[in-house]
Order: sequence, then C-alpha cells, then structure tokens
Amino acid sequence: MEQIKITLPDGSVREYDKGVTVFEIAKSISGRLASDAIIAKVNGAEKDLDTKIDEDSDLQIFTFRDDEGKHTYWHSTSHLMAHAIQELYPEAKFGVGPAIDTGFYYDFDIDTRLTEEDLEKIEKKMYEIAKSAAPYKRRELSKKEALDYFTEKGDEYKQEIISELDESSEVISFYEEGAFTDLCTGPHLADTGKIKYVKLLSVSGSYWRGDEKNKQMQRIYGISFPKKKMLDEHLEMLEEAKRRDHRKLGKQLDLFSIHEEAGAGLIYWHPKGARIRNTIEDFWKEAHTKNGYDLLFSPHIGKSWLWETSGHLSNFRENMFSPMSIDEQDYFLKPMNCPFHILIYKNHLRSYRDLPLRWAELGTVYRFEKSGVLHGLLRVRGFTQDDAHIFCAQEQIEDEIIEVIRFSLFMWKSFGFEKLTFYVSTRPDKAVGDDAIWDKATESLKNALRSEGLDYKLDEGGGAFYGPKIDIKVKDALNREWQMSTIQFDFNLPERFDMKYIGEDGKEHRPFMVHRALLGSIERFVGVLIEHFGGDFPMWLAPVQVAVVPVSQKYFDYAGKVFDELKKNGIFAELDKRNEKIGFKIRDWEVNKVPYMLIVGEKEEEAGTVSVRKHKEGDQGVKTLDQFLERIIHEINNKVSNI
RNA sequence: GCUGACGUAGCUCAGUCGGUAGAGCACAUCCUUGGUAAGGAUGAGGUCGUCGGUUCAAGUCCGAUCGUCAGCUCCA
Repeated sequence: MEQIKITLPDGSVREYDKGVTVFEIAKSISGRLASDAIIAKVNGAEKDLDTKIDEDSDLQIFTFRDDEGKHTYWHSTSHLMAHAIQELYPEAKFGVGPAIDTGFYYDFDIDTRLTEEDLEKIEKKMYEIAKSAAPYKRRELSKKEALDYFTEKGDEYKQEIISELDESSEVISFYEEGAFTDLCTGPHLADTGKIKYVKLLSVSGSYWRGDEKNKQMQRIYGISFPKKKMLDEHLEMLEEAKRRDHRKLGKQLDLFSIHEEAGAGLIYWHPKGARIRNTIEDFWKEAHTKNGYDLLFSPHIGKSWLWETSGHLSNFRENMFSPMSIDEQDYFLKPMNCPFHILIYKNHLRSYRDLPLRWAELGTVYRFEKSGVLHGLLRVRGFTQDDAHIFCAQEQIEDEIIEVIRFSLFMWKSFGFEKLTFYVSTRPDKAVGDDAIWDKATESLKNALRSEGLDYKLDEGGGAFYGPKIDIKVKDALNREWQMSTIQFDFNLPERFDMKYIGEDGKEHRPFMVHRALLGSIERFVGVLIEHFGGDFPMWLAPVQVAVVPVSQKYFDYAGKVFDELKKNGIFAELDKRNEKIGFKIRDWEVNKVPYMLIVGEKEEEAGTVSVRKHKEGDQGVKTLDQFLERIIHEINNKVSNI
C-alpha cells in the first residue's frame, strides 16, 4: 500500500495509507477528537470527515468548540429542520437557511401561519429524522439540471438563486440527506445522527432576500448541540438574558420610564436612573477634558438652511421630526450635532496652528424612528450622543486616530468591558470624495489599530458614503456583542460647508473631519450597562450606594446622623424609616441590589459604630463610620466592585 | 412600515361554555418596636387599550384602530 504524509493539527507529520479518510486520521490521533470532530480542512479547503486523502496533505480538524465547527453543525441542523418542514408541510418552498453566530435559521414559504406550538411538532420530526442517521451526500449538477430540479419542485426562490449564479460556475453543488435535497455549497456533518439536541427558538416574518418590497416568508430560528449540557447552559443563558432585560430592571429598580401617551421612544429618567446617567456624564466630561478635548454646547433646533446644506433633508427627511414653522421659516429638531460644530469652526478663519481641534458635546438629538424598531433604551426617538468632532490636517490623522483608539480602550475598561472587537469599513460603491483620500484615510485607520497591536476585521464596502470608519463592538457579561463606538471620517460635510484652514504655505486647505462617539448614545449605553451588570452596578455607578437601616424607630436619630454623614461625603444614601421589621427591610434592599446596608440599633448607637452588610455577601461585621467611609470612598474612586 | 402574538388595578398575573371583575405585591390607616432575605388587621384602588358590531346579555365572539412584544427592513 502506498503511503502518504499527513501534517496533523499539532504540526507533527505522520504516514498513512493512501485513501485514508479524515475520520480515520482523527481517530488515530485521539478517540475523543474523533468523536468531537465535525469538519476538517485538507490543505485549507473544508472537507467532510469521510473525505479520502490520496496525497501528502495538511490536515486541520474542527470541533464544536471552534467557530467553523459550530457553523457546520448548525448549518446541517438547518437542513435537518427544512427536511422536517418539508415532511410536515409538503407544499413548502424554501429560501435560505444559514448558520449564524447564535445558531441557525431557515426561511420558507408555506400557506399556514406557524405558531410557537408548531415548533414543538417540527422539533419532534427533526429528532425522528436525526435518528435515521441519514448521511449528508454531496451531488453536483449543471446549472440547467439544477434549474430543472427546482422548476419541477415549483420552488421559485431556489430557481431565482440558481439563475443568478455566475455563468462560469459549471457545477452546482447539492446536499442530499434522506428525502431532502438542498442547494448548498457545504460542508456538512457526516450524517444527521450527529445532531443530538435541538431547540427551535422562535418563528417570525422575514423578507425574501432581505428586501422589504419582496414577499414576506416565515423564518424559524433554532440552535443545536452535540451534548445535553451545552443545550442546558445555552437555555440558561437565554433565561439569564431575560432576567437582565433592561426594560424589566429599569422598572424594577425605578430607573426610567416611557410614556406612550406622551410619545413613544422618549425616555423619562427617574431620580435613580438620573444618578447613574449623571455619574457617567461627569466621568465622561472629566475624561474628555483630560484627554485634550474642549466641551461645547449647541442648540436643539436649526433652520432648514442648515439641514439643506448638510444634506440631511435630502437623505434622511423621513427620519426627521416634522419642522416647526415660525415667521415663514422652517426649524427642525437636530438629528445630528455635526453642522453646529462646523458653524463654530467657521466662526473665524482657522490656521494650521489651531489644529487639531477636538470638540466634544453630549448632544441630544431627535430622530423619528419607525414604530416597529423602538426598543426600551436601546432604540429611541430622542437620545444623547457622546459626540465629538476632530478637525485636523492630513498629516495629523494617524496620530489623532491612535489617540481616539487609546481613549476608547480606557473608556470601555473604566466601565468594566474588556472584550472589544474592531472593524474597519471601507469604501462603498456609492461614495463621495476621491479615491486617494479614501485610501489615505482607510490606511490611517488600519495603521492606527496595528500600531496599538489590535486585531481588526475588514468590512469591505461597509463604510458610510462619506468616509471609512472603525466600529468597536463590545461583549457584555453574557458574551453578547453590542456595536457601540464608532470613529468615522467625513469627506462630505467639510466640502458642503466649505471648511478650510490656512496652511503653512499661506494657501487654503480642507481640514479632515472625524466624527466619533465612544459610548454611542447615553440611553443605549445605560441600557447595555444595566444588562451587563444585571442591575448589580459597581459602587461608583450604583444609584443607591448605601442604605441606612435602623433596627427600630428608637434608633432613627442615630441612623439620621449616620445618614447625614454619608450625604456630606457625597454618597448616594437612603435612610429607611419604614415601619417594618429588620428582616423585611434587608430583603427589600437586597432585591433592589444596593451594594451596602448599614444596620444600626442599640449596640451601634452605644458604641458609635455601624454594622456593615454587603449585597450578596451578607454581614461584614461592625466598623466605625470612618472606617466604612474610607473603604467605600476607595471603592468609588477606583471604580472597583469588590475589594 | 411589514408578519405574527399579546393588551384585565401602579406592578406581576388569574378570569372555564358569553351571565355586569379576582389574587399577590405595592399604597393608606391601625396594631406591633424588632438584630441580618417577606409580622398582623383593615381599607382604598378597574368604563377589562379605544371605537363599532353580533346578542336578552360581551373582559370573553366579530371588525376596525391605537399600543406593546418577537423578528424582518431601516439606523446619518
């Protein structure tokens, strides 16, 4: 038997018989790896596990722990689900069914409207089919054969996909699993039997090809796992996410409200919510001042001239609140702060010596979002951007971007977010500004990230029409990713407003303009913060930091003195004078997630001390008030939640 | 805006076959004055989202409308 050399995942090289399958190799390395293996790459190309290898090759093996393995697993499950739907609803026509980062979905068109109860039926069918352990078999057809197949089936969606495929693609691959065949590039699991635990999560509408002019299909989302424990953990995470929902916690902790009778998507900040917001804004202002920014204020409305010049009226009019007409002039609520900052820039002639200018504003803007998109604090109609604009000369852009990146890292760290992902978005098809400028700016974004040693992902063509950008996504405590910061070049507004500065050469130059928001919007940021901490805010952000709890009315005077002392030191404290038993009060402050309680009664009054109780940890023993103050002030200043 | 589900007390929810509304929490008053996660009694609180229809009778059935939610589309 002829021998071939295989470079294994760990880098070592071993010899195998020619024609050995990927699975056999995996088994020879480790039995466990073989049973966990989902997909392999042979010389960089994804292959099924039963692929035979005939020549010297590099082999990589992916398990469910890898993104690629996971995606394959979920993609195969989406085929399995489509199979089950086909069995239950033979008239079904299918759209697309990819794996996504949180599972998979499949879009299909059937006459009956599915409900959540129907999902159980489909799940059951899926388990039935999975048990048959039908192999996923790859087949290749010509474009014509493929088209004929779906014409016969009457599935116009698949026909549309095929007819749009490149003429040059000679063969079209199909995957067949039992009685179900689907257009697909693969790869797939070896057989349906590998799919052990499935949960279908929701059913909803979705437009064919994501275009709202097209017919709406039904989409089922689901997830699957090879092990029961993994499924249970995932479902527990979803439950935890529900418990942390900022809308629910916002109500429970009395942070904010929305009054639909007064206007959907407009936030009312209650005293406790406002404390959190003020703490954030105070920190933000101080940090910006220390980092070389000047703070601005600008008006909330502006005449139509401003928005015609900026281009907002022609691009976003349907998302702006209707104008107020005064003295035959139209005034609009601002959807953006930028034009105001530009007017300040243009207030006098600028020299290259003035640059860079870094101007920041917590600017409240109003955008008329469509009714179906509003969502608690996360998507609203009035919000405060932590906005800033940097005006600089071309040779300064890279340094400026580096500074913004460093600053944003500092900002996210301060709020307890460590996992950040960076995306660089490049020139879209429709864009303003010439290519050379785009290239220069895009390079400066990439260079800045590289020089800070940060990895980034490229989003080709994902930039705004007016410039390339860096987006930062942050992961919260539940590993959910939120798009928060954005750093964007703008080649549009400086042009439209004819901005300039006088250079060293005595000539006029166009400044570079960078928009950046680190937290995004304060509303959205607080929403994410609530969910990140699950309402258990670290000491420096907590809206109530200390509750003073007298054991009975006899000790109200002493409790009042303790309370006054805390207030004098700038602590958010509450004095609990309710006529309730101590156990009741302790429970109440615990469920309201207050970091510290000071219990005071006879003992404490006599000794001039306080009994400290910490949230979730219980009794911490007796301390003098000074000792306690020292401890919590240290906690607040160092922005730590535990000492 | 689109598809679907849901709107009952401040909050969380029950209300069967159509027969004029119920609980817990919160709130008020009183009793109780306490030692680390819910003491007791009493009371107040609702045009059942809104409008129309069917019916002797509608929270319940039908239609429209407004809103919320899950997604889709959108997000300067």
